[in-house]
Amino acid sequence: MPNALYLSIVDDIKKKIVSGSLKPEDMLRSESGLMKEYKVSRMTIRKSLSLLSNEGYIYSIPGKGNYIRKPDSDTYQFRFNEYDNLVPEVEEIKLLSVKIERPSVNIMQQLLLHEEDQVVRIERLIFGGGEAVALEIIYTGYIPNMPIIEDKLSFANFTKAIELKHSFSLRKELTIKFELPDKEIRGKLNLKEHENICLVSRKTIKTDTESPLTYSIFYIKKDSFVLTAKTPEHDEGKKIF
Amino acid sequence: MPNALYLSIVDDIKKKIVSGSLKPEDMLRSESGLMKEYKVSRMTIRKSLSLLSNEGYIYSIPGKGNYIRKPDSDTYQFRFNEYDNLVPEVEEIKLLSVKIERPSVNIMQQLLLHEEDQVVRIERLIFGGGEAVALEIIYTGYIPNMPIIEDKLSFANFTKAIELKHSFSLRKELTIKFELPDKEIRGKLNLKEHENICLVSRKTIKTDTESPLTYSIFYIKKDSFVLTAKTPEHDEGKKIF
DNA sequence: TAGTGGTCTAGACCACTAG
DNA sequence: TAGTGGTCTAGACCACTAG
Repeated sequence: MPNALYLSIVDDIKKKIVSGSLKPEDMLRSESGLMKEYKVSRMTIRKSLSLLSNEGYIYSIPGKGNYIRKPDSDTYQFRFNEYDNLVPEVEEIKLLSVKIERPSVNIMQQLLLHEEDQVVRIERLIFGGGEAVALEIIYTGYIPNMPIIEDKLSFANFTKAIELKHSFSLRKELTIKFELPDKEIRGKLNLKEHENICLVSRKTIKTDTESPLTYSIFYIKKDSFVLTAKTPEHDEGKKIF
Repeated sequence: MPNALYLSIVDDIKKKIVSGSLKPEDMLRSESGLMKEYKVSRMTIRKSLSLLSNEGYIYSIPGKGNYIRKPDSDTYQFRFNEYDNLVPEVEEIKLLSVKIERPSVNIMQQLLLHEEDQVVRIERLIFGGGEAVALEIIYTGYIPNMPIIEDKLSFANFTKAIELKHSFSLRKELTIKFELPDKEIRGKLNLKEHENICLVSRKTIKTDTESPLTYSIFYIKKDSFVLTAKTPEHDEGKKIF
């Protein structure tokens, strides 16, 4: 089907892997062997092998050969942000407060701050289906004499604005738990006495210095939270970003 | 630092992207331009660009040029299986029952079965920290006169055994929700009356035929469930599998 | 020592884009 | 029509592996 030589070679080798005639840890024929088999130049073979390697099918050991890789089938992917994951759909985000305050012990640890540091604390209520479904609290280090906060708040998505500046040197970490919220949270989301809540915390970290930029906590009503994840298709390996 | 020419070119272009002197949607110099700039052959430039493309930094439009890609910073990765995600650590898995039965409506839909079909239903209790922390129910289509069930059950991980045969043509989907369990589940996990539970359902699907192979439901005590996910490092793009 | 994969060159022809 | 990226060749030298 594909008209590029290297693609038809990739297809042929994939078929052998999927059908099981090549198994994990098996060695492929050598590159010169494959050159003879497919009657193409070395660079064409190497282009095919490079693609198979990128898609996770093979790996190579210099001086020895190319080997079939055992797929890691327990790694899942999903998307998460303020807007796309809640049920029902987000209709409105209401800014409750913006404060500059001393960080709590937890926030100090998360953002690697000292006692004398200050943080910006932004609280927003997220509405969907006519009621409040989530409370979002964003913390970020406060740098005195740099009053950019007001500008940033005009963005619909606050953290996105901060991220834009560092988009290529940023990592985000997410944890998802279920907890019993405290009284204050319960009041803001109209929860019943013993109603559990889904707690998603997110940290953005500058990868070059490993320093945390923002720390956000989402308190999401349990019925509004569904997460769907899937293992990436092999062909999608490179399309993650 | 790297002694390969193409790697030093990759590093140089990455620096320009991370520092911001090349922004998303900007066009790179043409390949012939880069050949002159770095004084290397076209294949070396193309090797560099291929790496940058695999790591998600650039994309190309044939006939036009190579462009900086805007990173998708909302895609997270995590690992999930029976053993690695529970808190405290899994100590024992106890087989409760193996039955062959008519599928419920839900299971029929999930496994794309008909009313006259039968399913194998395996129930296991997962222990950690001295108590039952999760209940796992696995469903898979029953093929009469193919009594491989007993063999499979000798594996510690039942679904892994089924997956092995299809490892290169398999996709898995996971959904995570919080729910109030029914009386039966509550009894098996010693839950209180109104105690919510984390419900993780997993489906394995053959990608070539898009047919479901297994459907599993994990009822996990809420305190035993923590999920940690992170955005992949750009350099890890190809190491997912 | 023979064979392996890794890097790199200098060339060629192609389809496509855009003025 | 000139320029772009995509494919492919035939060669070269290298470090490494394993008998």
